Amino acid sequence: MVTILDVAARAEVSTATVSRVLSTPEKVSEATRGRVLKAVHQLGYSPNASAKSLRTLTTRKLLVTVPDIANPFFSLIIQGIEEAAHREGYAVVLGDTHHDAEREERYGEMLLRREADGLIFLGHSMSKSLSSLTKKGRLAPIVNGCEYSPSLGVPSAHVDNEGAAFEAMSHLYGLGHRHIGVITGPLASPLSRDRLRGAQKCARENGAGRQMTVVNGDFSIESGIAGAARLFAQETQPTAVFCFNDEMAIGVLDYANRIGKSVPESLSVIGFDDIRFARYMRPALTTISQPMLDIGRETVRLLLGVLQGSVTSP
Amino acid sequence: MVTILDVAARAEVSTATVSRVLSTPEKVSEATRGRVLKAVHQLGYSPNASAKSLRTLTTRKLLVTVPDIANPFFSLIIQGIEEAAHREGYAVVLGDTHHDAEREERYGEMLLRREADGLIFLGHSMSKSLSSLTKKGRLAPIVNGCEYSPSLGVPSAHVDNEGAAFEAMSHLYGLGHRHIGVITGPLASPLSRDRLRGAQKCARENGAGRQMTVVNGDFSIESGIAGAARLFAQETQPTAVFCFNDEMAIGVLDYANRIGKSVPESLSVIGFDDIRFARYMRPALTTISQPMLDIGRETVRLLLGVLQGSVTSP
DNA sequence: TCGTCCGGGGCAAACGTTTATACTGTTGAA
DNA sequence: TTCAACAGTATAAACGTTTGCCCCGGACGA
Repeated sequence: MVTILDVAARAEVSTATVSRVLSTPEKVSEATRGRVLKAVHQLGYSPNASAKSLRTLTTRKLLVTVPDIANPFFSLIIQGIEEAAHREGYAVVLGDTHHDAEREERYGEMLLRREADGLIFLGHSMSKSLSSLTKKGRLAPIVNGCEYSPSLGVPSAHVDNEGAAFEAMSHLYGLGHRHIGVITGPLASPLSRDRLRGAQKCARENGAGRQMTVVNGDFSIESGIAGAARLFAQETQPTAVFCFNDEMAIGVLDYANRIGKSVPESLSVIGFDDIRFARYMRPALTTISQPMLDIGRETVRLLLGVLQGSVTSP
Repeated sequence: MVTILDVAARAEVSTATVSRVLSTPEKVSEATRGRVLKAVHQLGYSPNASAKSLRTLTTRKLLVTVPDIANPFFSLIIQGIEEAAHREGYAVVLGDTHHDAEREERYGEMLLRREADGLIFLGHSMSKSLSSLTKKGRLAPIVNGCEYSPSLGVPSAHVDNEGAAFEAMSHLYGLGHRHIGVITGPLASPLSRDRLRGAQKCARENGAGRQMTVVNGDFSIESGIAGAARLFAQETQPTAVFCFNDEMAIGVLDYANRIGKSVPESLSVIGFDDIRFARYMRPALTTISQPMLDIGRETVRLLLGVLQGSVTSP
């Protein structure tokens, strides 16, 4: 391996000068700079990242954990994160937690070992081992995306879930519906609870609190199908269904199709997220759009803000 | 920051012993081991990754570059990669190249700087700066996924694209079709060329080489729509369309629906990949299934094989 | 009694950078 | 002529690990 020493020897300068040429070129005279650069190219030198990290205590890497990489909602957020991080000269280390506490732990430890400068976690649960970091007075280099749990004490980028759910329901009441079914996500997440609160509030304001039926889902297509089955098994069937994400809505469309219910004639369905495939369903899915790329970019902005001290409160 | 020195001091041993307790515990007596472990927990010590990397010349990270993270095909492969890597104790650094040479370059340099132990690239183009590595006698720690360019000299995990395309076309001819439209991916990629070769071969063997029409796509839904528009603008319209991926097939379904062509009655459509949403389209999409997770896992297996010397030829 | 072997553990040298500090020679002002 | 200021560069000390080598003391066989 060719090191800074080899370059220094060939250019007949000290390693300090080589280092300066590479990081603060303006502090080196033109002539020397030329010689060093020439040596760098001739030898094909590239600085060793670990040595640099060790010296500077910085890695230029951001750790991102997500419950499910293959979910099109998350993958767009990741894309936004990657884009923003790359623009700022950071690389992204990606971890899939599968909602598994042990995996969260393993990835959390990476931060402790300083394998990354900060952590962005998507979803609502965070590695326990990091609580030691967040307890300190200053903000830890950790931010949350999509959800918001005030108790964690970390900044977060997310939409107004309660307001959005309120709007979705308003839309349905506006169409004249009275009996509305709601398929939620796991209620362990604040996100689902916020949306449920918004939906309930809207139902009450429309005087239809009793006619709203809530069933639980887990954001998968299959749970959308199962939810639809339960909703339509009731004595008074809902004429509209609000799903907390698009995949469950796709499941509802699928089930409706199978039992011969036509959408939108005899059933309205509204989803959440606006994933790319939503508009190519037949019928095209009505949905609440979330700016996934922007959420991703914003988490990066927040995290870098924490790192350089310009963001100081959750 | 608490270092190995602090632990050594507290446990009243040398740093060498602490290091051994953490990496080769069996070489340390039970009593000493206990004392060290106790000190580790009391101080909340976790070893600094950069220092370790510097010393061992190893990072336990795998760099993965992909043309489009948000593409459900790639995101499943990434999930397979992450799963396999995590199981082997490696973390994944993810880069989105957007098919952009400069980004490929930037990520390629990470390997040169030793920010990762190896590279998995999905797609067909590889950073130029890495050619210096692949030219050497031994195999570079680089593997390819999904495609295969013999000229690159790197191992690759991919399906038999030519054979699969042949099968897809066979299926259509079996249904009685004679005029078949084909929407390809960018012909710059060997993958597209392989599939095209398979399709052409099948057409010839069925004596329908002249009735097969080929138009170019870029794997996006929009290019599927555009391709369909061109195919159906011809004097003799195809009665079946074979798309080189599912998203373009979804575009064809969309276009057919808009011009009032019913599928599958008056048009057959077949896609490629079997992404999760394919089966929820109406009508459900017929498609060639690819084992995305397995392709991802296999790239990891190959790469680790190269790293430990058990894989020695592309 | 002596020599040999071995388990357990310490010493210290790397690994490849960055950067505070010190040094040198030149320039310009007094 | 003297000296301060400054630009440009070198010296060397970190950064936190791992690991080859050596040393010590006890066990064991001859």
